Amino acid sequence: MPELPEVETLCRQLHRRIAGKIIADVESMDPKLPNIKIKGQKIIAVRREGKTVAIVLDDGHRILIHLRMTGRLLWQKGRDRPRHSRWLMSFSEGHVFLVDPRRFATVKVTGAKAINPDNDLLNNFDRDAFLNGHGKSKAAIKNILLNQRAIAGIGNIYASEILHLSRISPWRRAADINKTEWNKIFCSSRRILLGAIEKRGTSISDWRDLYGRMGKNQNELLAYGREGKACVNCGDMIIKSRQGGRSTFYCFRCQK
DNA sequence: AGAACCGCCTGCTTGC
DNA sequence: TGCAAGCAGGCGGTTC
Repeated sequence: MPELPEVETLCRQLHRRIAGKIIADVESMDPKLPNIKIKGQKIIAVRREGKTVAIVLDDGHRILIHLRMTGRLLWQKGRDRPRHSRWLMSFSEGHVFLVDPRRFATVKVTGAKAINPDNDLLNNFDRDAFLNGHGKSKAAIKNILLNQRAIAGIGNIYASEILHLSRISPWRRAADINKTEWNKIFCSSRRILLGAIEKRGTSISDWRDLYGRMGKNQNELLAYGREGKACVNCGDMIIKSRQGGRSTFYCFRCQK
């Protein structure tokens, strides 16, 4: 699933590809997605906002694309529609297809006012505000990491990886985590996310970059998807269990 | 406040 | 082989 590193990868590729270009056409192939009447607008920039792709136009509007579970953006020179194409933005040089088998992805246009969230770990993260808001919460740390209003960009795969690297149990209450451990979580988060960006994301099933290539971070995972395999820290077995309706992977022995 | 569940969706895997 | 059930889960919503 596209989380922060995957969306960051896409935004960087998309920015290089379409910034400064003029939109020739926009088309929706799915009644769930809006038919946007935007033509002749110039793309100023493509930026990531949490897990959202924000395409900034020269009139100040932004097109916000959220890929949810199985959404992908694909650049093609030709207009032949890939299977499961749901939405399309065309340029004289080629086309950006939104491909999404499960149709969870969303597209919307918002006004000029850009949101500048202070909860994105890689952009202006306000650690004090985060700890004031969530540091005393009784919720499990994994659920806090997955809460996009608390901290933007982390999804199920990287939450497991971050807690494994931090050696903190996903079941620990936020309120029971001390300052040293919070530091460990913040450091691990940056390390995991930046490392995954370098590898152009984690291609476990659906994820592909703008050019249809797999990422390489699936080879780096130490917790997610490794149930029954040995923990690289202590040799004990990685456990898979259910937390908040999703699977959680962790080491019972070394994640405290 | 927080946990648990649902609906949105479709493709893939599993079990009989 | 075939078909149905189960599973995957981000996010917004409701309920307990």
